[in-house]
This record gives sequence, structure tokens and C-alpha cells, in this order.
Amino acid sequence: MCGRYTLHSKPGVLSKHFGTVASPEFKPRYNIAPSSLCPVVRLKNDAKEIIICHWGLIPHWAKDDAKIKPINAKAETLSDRPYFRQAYKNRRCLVPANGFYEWQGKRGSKTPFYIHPVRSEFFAFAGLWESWQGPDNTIESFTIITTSANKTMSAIHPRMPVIISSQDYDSWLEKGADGLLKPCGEDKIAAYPVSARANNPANDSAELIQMA
DNA sequence: CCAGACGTTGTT
DNA sequence: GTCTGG
DNA sequence: CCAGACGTTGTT
DNA sequence: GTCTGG
Repeated sequence: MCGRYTLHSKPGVLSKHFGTVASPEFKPRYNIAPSSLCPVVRLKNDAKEIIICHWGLIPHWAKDDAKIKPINAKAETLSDRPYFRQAYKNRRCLVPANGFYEWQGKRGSKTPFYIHPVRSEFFAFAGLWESWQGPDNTIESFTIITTSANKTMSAIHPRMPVIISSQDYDSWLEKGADGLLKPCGEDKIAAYPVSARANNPANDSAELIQMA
């Protein structure tokens, strides 16, 4: 699955890669955990924009501050789940990342691996977004879509995020083609073990992605 | 009908 | 908003 | 995702 | 064991 990732490219590089007018400022992150504020790419009036959203989806119909805030949504059941169906139909996004973490082992002795793109600076995870209107505030949030592992990933973990290729960015945002919701090619990603310092989300520095 | 839930993951 | 359980 | 907390009472 | 916080 996908429960921790990195994004350390400069905002200008991000907006250039994703074809947006500009990007909000954000600090380089090497250990983004759920509930963090993160940049995502979405459509606004046929143009792409980058906005900062909470990781953990809060549906627009939630009454109070929702108890369940899914950080992932299964690609296989997106159309079935009332929780995701509307967002899948109307509110898709791309989640920029430079890489993500996945763990092996039991609680107390987890070994993290870092997975990164082979020929690109960025991953673009397929995501969904929502805007929740409270009495005093609005919360924009997102979730990352997961699928089964490709051959590279399956050595580590049975699932992985859906990764959209750059030539499919517009197609995903505009139409959300089902055909894009599958594991990426095994040669698009590579993985290596890193220090267990990555386990604690309080640690957030470039050394976390050094090979262990 | 109304009330209450709505998720994914890993682990045994 | 939409489905499930009672 | 992992790490860390998980409670009530009375008193200042 | 299960929930919350980061």
C-alpha cells in the first residue's frame, strides 16, 4: 500500500513537470505521514492547478470532522464504494512524490524500503480529492489509489500505489480511464532498504532515503 | 420506514 | 450522497 | 504507514 | 488489543 512518501523537489520544478501555472510553497519532505498537508494536482476550469490538501479523505457529506479518513482507496472497488464513487467520477487528482516507503516485518522490527522512479524525478500517484465545508472552515483532502503489486514490488509488499505516466496525466484528470488503474511496469520503479529511522514520522531528513 | 455507517492494511 | 441493518 | 498511548479523581 | 497523532 502506500502510507508514507517523499516530496523534496522544488515547487518550480513541480509546476513545470505537471504543467501548472505555479505551485504553492512547500518544504522538502522525506517522510510525509498521513494527515500531512501535501501538494496535489487537480483540474480547475480545464487547467491544472496545484493545491495543498490533507492526506486522508473527508467526504463532502461528512457531518462533523470525520472519524474515518482513508489514506488509500482500492482501485478494484472504487466504483462500488459509496465512499469513493462520487470522487472517482468527479474529483480525480495526481499526487506528486519523489518516492515512497514500504515495510517488511512485524511490529517492533519493521524494515523500511524506499521505492523510487527509474527514469523520472517524479511519481504521480492516482488520487481522489474532496472539499468538506464546515461551519467555520473548509478542509480539502485527498486519498491515494492502490492496486496489486507488480513484479518489482511483490518482493516487498502485495500492494502498491497506482502510478500514472506523464503521457496519461491529462487523461486521468479529465476522464479517469479505468485502464490506467493497474500496476505500473516493473521496470519503472526500483527499491532498496533504508534505515529504520524512517519508521518514526518525526524523522524527516535526506539521510532517510540513503541505502541501508 | 429511519438510523447509522460509510476505509484500507496487515496479521494470525 | 448512498447503502445496510433493524 | 509506524509509534505511542490507552484512566479517573480531586486539588491547586 | 485498539485508537490517536504525526
